[in-house]
Amino acid sequence: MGRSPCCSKEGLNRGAWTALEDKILIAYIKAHGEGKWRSLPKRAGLKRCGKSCRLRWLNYLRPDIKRGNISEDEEELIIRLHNLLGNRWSLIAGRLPGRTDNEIKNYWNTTLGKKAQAKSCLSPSNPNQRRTISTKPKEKPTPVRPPPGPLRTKPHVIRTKAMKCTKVLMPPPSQAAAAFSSSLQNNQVKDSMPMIPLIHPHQTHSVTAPHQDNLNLTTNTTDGSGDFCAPYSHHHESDFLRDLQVGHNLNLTRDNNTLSGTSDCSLLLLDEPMLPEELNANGCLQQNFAMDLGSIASFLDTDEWP
DNA sequence: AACAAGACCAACCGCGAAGTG
DNA sequence: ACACTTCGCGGTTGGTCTTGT
Repeated sequence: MGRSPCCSKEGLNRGAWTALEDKILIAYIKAHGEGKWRSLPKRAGLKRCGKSCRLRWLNYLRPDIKRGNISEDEEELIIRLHNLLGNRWSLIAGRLPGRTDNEIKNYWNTTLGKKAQAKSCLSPSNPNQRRTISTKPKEKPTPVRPPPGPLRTKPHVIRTKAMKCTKVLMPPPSQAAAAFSSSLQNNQVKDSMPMIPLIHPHQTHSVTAPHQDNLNLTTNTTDGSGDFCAPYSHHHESDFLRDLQVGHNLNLTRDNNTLSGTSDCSLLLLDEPMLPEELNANGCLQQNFAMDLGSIASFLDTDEWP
């Protein structure tokens, strides 16, 4: 596993990106798509290393980037997710559509880390205190710049594995259903694929074993529509959805590049945030997933998480 | 108005994992 | 199995902006 140098430093621009460079990069990616970062600058005519191009695109130029202040809901969610995941910024960012890992990391390092630390100092043993996030407007924290190095707070960390599915191995439907449900019941999935059931406050949920060929993941929600959200590359979700539809009590379709579904249970697997268009164009997702930060936050309050 | 200190955040760096031949 | 490439992640840096004196 040798590491090749990122790029030869000679003749490459560094530092802040110019508007022209941005324009070139956007135009190139629009025309050719993302990827092949190493050769991209050469092909696009940019005097930047591929890494720099990738970072610029992901953190700043992507069309689905949400800019502006982080809302209180988002802030609360970041804190909770950080408690669970630690400094897994990309995973945290994956639950905050439109936000980048870099942005969240910066926000944590400049604001939330101090808040969280102050809070834990106040009452480290009172679990209920976690629920009371300050609703005051952003106060100026005490002028103490955190020293470089690892964060001093030691949250309860689940070491999950960030993964991107590039290949999907699907056993026949009945096996898939059984295996998946079994994994759910045994919590085997959690280690590699953190699942976030999207539930509403005060709703309990459960997973039932499949019967015959039916993937029957149900939740005891009041309206009978329970939802799970687990990481799954949306590039391959069509494969996944196709397999689910075969012989299962699911009716999920991908229509006009948007997801729609009616079923006992909508199963949405992501390891990347869905594009806002995908979310907005879908009623089910709007209802159950779209920025339902409250639901995720509620779930994080339950005892379902380890 | 001038300066210093602190805050913010885009960008860089190095590492490890995954992918490929 | 191995060597190499590519990608993605988390930590860190440094330039710019803001605020206080």
